[in-house]
Amino acid sequence: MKAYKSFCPQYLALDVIGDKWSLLIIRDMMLEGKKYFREFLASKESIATNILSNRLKALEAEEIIYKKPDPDHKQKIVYLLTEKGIDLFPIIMENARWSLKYQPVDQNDAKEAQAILDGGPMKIQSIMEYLKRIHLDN
Amino acid sequence: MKAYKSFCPQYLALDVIGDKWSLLIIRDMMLEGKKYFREFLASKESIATNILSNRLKALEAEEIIYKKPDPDHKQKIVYLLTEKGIDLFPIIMENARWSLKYQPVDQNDAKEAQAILDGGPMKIQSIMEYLKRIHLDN
DNA sequence: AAAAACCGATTGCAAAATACAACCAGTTTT
DNA sequence: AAAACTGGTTGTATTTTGCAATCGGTTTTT
Repeated sequence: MKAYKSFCPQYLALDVIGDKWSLLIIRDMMLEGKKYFREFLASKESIATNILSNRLKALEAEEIIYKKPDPDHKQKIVYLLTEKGIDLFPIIMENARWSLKYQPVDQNDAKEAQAILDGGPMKIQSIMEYLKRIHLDN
Repeated sequence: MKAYKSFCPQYLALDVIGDKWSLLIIRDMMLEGKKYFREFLASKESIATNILSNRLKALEAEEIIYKKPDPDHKQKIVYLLTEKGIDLFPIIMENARWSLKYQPVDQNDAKEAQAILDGGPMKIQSIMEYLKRIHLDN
């Protein structure tokens, strides 16, 4: 059992995603289709192997992601999102909306994000349903 | 000038709010009307004075908040939100929505958050306009 | 079959962020 | 005049993050 400092919604969310790396890994899973350790390692922000390893373990412990062996490659491990993880997508998009308004976002990234936001809530929902089809094993 | 690792929307948002404390301070400003150092200090999660001091400085440097002397008390300092800060409210509400679904949120906090979420985007917008009237000096 | 490259990591060490407790000078209240 | 309150700072300990090298096992290339 975990010793929470409070049971406020904000605190309980930050307890899981309140760090510099977790949402970037989830971003790569959602928006770039990454699923292997080495793919995450090659992110724009160049995460270190030990930190990536730690974050993946923490996200797995929180049931944001889960892993399974790659059927085609005995050594590879496939990292996939749970429903709890996929439901972080609206947070990611609100982060993006805020950054587009106030931060020096790269123009290509901005166009991609703006395209989703222009689609409104329905666009976000359809992306989440797409992610569920790919990540959840039914 | 700041040395960013990337110019991705997620990274640029996490650069500002990707820590355990910043959003909790902003939550207290938005939802509990706190504006003094000692009020933030008395948060549910009991932040330390030096960390609070650091976070307030960082948030001020990012122009999320600003401060001004209290007109009625020479020693007091009033901390207020900028528009950039008030625009973080949708992120806070998406965090809350996610926590309500997946985390062991306190029942009273849950009711308060749920009431806002049930009001839909218009409710969120009206709270933001209320915050603008209180925090922005026009 | 041997060598090289690739797989998800772990280990050791340095640096930075966070946490705790004590304290401080100036201001206001008692 | 004393006590309590204001927004902090300082020192120290612990935890988290960052960097570089390395590892045993697997797959691919030669």
